[in-house]
Amino acid sequence: MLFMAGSYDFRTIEHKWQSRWERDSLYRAPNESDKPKYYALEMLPYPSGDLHVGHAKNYTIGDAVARMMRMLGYNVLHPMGWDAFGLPAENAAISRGADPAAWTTENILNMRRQLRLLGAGYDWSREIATCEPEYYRWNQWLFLRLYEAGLAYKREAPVNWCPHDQTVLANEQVVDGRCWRCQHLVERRNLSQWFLRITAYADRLLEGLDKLTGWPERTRTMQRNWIGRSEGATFAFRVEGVDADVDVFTTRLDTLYGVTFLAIAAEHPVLKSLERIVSSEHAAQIAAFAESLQSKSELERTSLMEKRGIFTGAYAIHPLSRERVPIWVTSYVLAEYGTGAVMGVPAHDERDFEFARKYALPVVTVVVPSTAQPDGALEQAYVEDGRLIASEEFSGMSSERARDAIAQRLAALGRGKTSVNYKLRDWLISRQRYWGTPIPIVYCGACGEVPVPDDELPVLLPPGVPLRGEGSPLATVREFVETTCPKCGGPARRETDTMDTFFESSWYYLRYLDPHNDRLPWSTERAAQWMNVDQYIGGAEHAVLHLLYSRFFYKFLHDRGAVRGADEPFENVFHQGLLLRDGEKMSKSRGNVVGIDETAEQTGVDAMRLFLLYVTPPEETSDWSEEGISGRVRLLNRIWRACEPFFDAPRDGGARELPPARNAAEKALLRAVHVAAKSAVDETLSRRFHYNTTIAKLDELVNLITVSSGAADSRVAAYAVRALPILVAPFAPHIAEELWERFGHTTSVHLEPYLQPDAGALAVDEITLVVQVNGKVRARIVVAPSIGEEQAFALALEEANVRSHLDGKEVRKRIYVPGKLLNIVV
RNA sequence: GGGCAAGUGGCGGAACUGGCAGACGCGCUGGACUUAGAAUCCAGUGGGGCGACCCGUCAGAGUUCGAGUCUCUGCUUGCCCA
Repeated sequence: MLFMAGSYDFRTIEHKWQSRWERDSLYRAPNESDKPKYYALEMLPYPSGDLHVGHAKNYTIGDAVARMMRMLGYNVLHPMGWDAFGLPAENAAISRGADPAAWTTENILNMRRQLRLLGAGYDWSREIATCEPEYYRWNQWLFLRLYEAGLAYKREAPVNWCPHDQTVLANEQVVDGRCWRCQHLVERRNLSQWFLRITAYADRLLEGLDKLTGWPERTRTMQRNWIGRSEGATFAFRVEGVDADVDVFTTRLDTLYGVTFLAIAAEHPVLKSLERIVSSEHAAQIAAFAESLQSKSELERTSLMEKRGIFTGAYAIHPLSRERVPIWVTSYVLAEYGTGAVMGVPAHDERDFEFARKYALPVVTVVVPSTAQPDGALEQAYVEDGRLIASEEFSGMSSERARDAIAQRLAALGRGKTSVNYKLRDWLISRQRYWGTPIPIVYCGACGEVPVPDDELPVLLPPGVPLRGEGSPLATVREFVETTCPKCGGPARRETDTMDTFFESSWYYLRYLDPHNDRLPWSTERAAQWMNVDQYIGGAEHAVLHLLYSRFFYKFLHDRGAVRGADEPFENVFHQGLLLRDGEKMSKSRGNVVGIDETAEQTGVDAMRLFLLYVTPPEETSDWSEEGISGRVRLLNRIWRACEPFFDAPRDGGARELPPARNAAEKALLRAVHVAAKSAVDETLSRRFHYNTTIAKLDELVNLITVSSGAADSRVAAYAVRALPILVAPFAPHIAEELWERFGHTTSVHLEPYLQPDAGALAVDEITLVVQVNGKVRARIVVAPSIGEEQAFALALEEANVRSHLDGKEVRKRIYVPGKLLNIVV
């Protein structure tokens, strides 16, 4: 094969080293080591079939960090696996008749090949795939531990139900209120579902966030908002004419006397009791109203659609004023939030105000600004705190005091108490799908709900199940459903729901530590050795879901003693930015996907890796660019050519020793080597990972080497060239390894210590001081770094241009910033 | 509607702590080499002015000897929530 003049054979080299690293298991992380441990982790991918350069950005960042830390003397664990259960496999089965297991295995094979093609240094001996019985067995095992602890439970809950396909749909599968597959209107239906009681950990999940200083602030904020803790009070309205209470939660107890209606959800249980007292006309209207809301998603009800409601014909009794308050069923109060009922205070709540206007309900102002006098009718709700009026003996109090006083009064009456409410709801893990972990529960006519004993795990997913996209697939498999009760031996049926795939991914990082353990999901010893994850890298789209679920699992495991130390799994989290092409996300439907295979073939993966790290800081969105990558190809070729003269030369035993600089040019070259090394080390240890600046320093270094290439006898030039493989090793691992070998080394460059930045080499003999007059640069003087203030001003005043700008004016002030500038104010 | 982040040459970006704005790369221009192209190397490249100089980091104000960086107001874009 012919190569263009001045370029190196990246195809052969990259292939050669990928094979050799694998043969030598170069990146295997020993459990026992004298070095400090470092756990580097990227979010495990779903095996969708093909990697593109967008995926590569994530893995390149993680790989650069892992390689840097290895060269900085850490025992680095850098594992990889597959989030292999999930919907796409099932869709392939439905649309093309593919077997989900075979389809997934095939994709894993291809993507594992492509990850190797990236040159990423993973410890493949620890690889996991969540769809394998060896893995999901422990999923079931963990479910049973949660079940024992009362944290997994089954209850009725409204879900998205497609009446045509006879199945539950995930929220993401509901498009504009319709089933994404058959376009039938989706209904909300109450079904019995499995939940995990994450709300039991709400406060700890919230408090833990304060300690996570290695997480992006906006991710922590998002989790705080998601948990949505609010302090207030829960109290009861008695329903007139029935022996029933309606509980209400509010953070604004100070507005209690402003209540003009009681708003309840269309699914509120009290409606059943009301049927007995309201007219049949009202009852029919309520039923029709509830039905009209059935297909509406939460988003539509609370935000998109106009607020609607209907008077039930029933009244509640205000707990303090004893006034009659009409009960309305509304679209904007949701059964699943809080108590499913809110007190309607139009004067002091925007939503209630809007609703009251529409239905001509009275607006009673009970809080006024403490600084201003009340004036006429409100144009909009006054939602701030203030001073109470028209509130019996609470009038005149501040909002803050009134909240306490009213809470005490309600408590004394036995009608309420202070309470805390969360936006966070329990995690629905039931899926009526095939390609997931079977929930290990059996239903027995005599014993009821019975957990499958540990020694009967795993409950295997039966093969060859016909998938038509309708109903619950496992429910159609008689051999699966029909079983015997573990307790009494009588006939029983198995649970046919499978688990949400977020269940598997909530603890996978622990299985890497002990992937072949067949007695436990991991041993406490291994967890103690490796946890927690020092650096976790993945997309911001998981800021709440995956990262919150994992924290929940980890706290539970910590409580059980299964993990020790910190009760947070991820010490540091980094979100990489998107990679776009022509400003758009890469996708098959847009036809703008840049594949790994074609990139490896056309430019090489070292160039691709350098480009991905160089084009923007890693957390920013970046754009794929053919021109951009050709710039990195040029850099690699220039590195190669700089090194070529040293191939097969006698090995310089002292290559690591800092040679003395004979002149300014050599001093500059030496400095450039160490500036690049310092940048790489600093960007890693600061966890800023702005390797774009590090690679720019490498550009500068190579520029200097190119300029000085004539000086063949220079020890400094030889030193600089021999440093190149080490400097670029974390970013362009293949060319680094090849150059290292050609320099006569027989061990891997990736096991070498990184170049230690040397203070002497970084120091400068002279600096340029900027001389300003009135803040404008008028001269630059080259001086020794140690120059004193008086001496600096003396030299500055000798500059003709400085003098001309002073020109007889009076010097009012002199500012001296050592090493930077001096400023003369006249 | 609310919250957060960000706006720097033709383009991606650098300037991390208030101290030379535009490092480095892409693109472009000129030159060397070459039959020619590609590749490579060298030089130039924010705007204006012959020039000393002047202007310049979304817009406007402020703090400061000094602001891309800090404060306030507004605009635009992105993300998250509603």
